[in-house]
Amino acid sequence: MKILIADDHELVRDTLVAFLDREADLELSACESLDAALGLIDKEGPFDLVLLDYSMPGMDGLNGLAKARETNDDNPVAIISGTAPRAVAQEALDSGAAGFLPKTMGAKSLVNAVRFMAAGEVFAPVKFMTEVVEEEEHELAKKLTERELQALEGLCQGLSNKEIARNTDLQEVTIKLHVKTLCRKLGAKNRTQAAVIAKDAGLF
Amino acid sequence: MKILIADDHELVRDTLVAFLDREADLELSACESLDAALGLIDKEGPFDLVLLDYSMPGMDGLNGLAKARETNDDNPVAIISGTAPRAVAQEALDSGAAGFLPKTMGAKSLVNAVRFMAAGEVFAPVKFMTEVVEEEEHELAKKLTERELQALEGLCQGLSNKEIARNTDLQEVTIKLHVKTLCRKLGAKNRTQAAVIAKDAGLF
DNA sequence: TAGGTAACTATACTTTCGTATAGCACGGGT
DNA sequence: ACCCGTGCTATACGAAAGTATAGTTACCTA
Repeated sequence: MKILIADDHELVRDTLVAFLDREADLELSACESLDAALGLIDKEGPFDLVLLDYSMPGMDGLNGLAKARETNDDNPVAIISGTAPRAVAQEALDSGAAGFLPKTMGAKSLVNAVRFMAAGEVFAPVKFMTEVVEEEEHELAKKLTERELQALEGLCQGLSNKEIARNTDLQEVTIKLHVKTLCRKLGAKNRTQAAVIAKDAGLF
Repeated sequence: MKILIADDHELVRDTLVAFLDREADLELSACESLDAALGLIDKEGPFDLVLLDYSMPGMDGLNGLAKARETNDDNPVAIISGTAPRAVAQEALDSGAAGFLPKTMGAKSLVNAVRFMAAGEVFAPVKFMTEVVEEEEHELAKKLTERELQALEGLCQGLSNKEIARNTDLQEVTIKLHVKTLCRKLGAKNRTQAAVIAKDAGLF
């Protein structure tokens, strides 16, 4: 069974290959970027499964997924990531990924997941997907009200108060209020710092 | 030789352990957080080398490094990270880390580095440390002038134009100009979006 | 039922941001 | 010598952000 692993972290890539290589029937290839992956797929024929790191040169979000699927004759292509927000997992599956593997999953599960996906099934770790609700609320979010979260999301997109107001069907002044209280709760002195803090916390 | 690996990404941790375990003289332990690491160090005596993931529950930047060093009787403790900015590497070494291992390094080098550090030497990958100058300039930074980068750094700290002006000994209007051109180059429509884009690109 | 909290709106004001236009200094390139 | 790009400063104005105060609803709890 031919597997291709593409990850720009050589350490992760090497150990991953070494680990999976102990399975007798798995034939492994590896590379460090999307372009290299596309080249390998072209040269060494379609793979039974391709694992793409989400944050890797050339990926450009999930655009790389589509390219890889196309090049690989629509054979299974999965996304693997250690930092991607939970929403990305769902988005990846919706975009036709054969699965989403968080780096927080166990290595034993990995072998099963790989066989599962290579067989054409779609794999998603239930634990990771269901933790969304609670985990997303954790971090900083639990300190904010729903409205303040909506405002914060707007801030992270660089929207003006007026634009956020339109999106939420509220008045601009109300958004100003939410932004103000939200900044106080986050310890930010203005909207820009609030957006950066939210980003650092992994929200949005 | 007793080695402890602490990383919250189970997949990375498992494969790393499996890889190093092939070395006959290495006795490996692993856990998923700083607290767990401190507990293991207490319970199973000092380790010859402790590897701490930089972004792991309880780490709090480099504060976790000091705690681990203290608990481990000042035996070697190294930082391992896939995403930490280059400046962190230097800071870690200055804070008494036995080394800094980027996840972009090869797995073969890892074995050597581990033995090196366990022997009391300080390890830092030259390639990674010297790439700083060029790699930091890559990404988006290469499109910006030095002044614009200074302004962008201020934005990411949530500073006002006036504050950035003070820090750089320039006039506020000049900062406004830089912010404006910087936003245009980044495709941002305001300072907040520019800061978020910079954050997403891994700058600062 | 009273009190507290969150949400929303309103008015009014100051500060900051964003934009435009213009001028000056400096260094590289023709 | 000249032009041109870059960086810096200046003035000015409209837009947006941030602050303050006040009042209304609604829901939850004591």
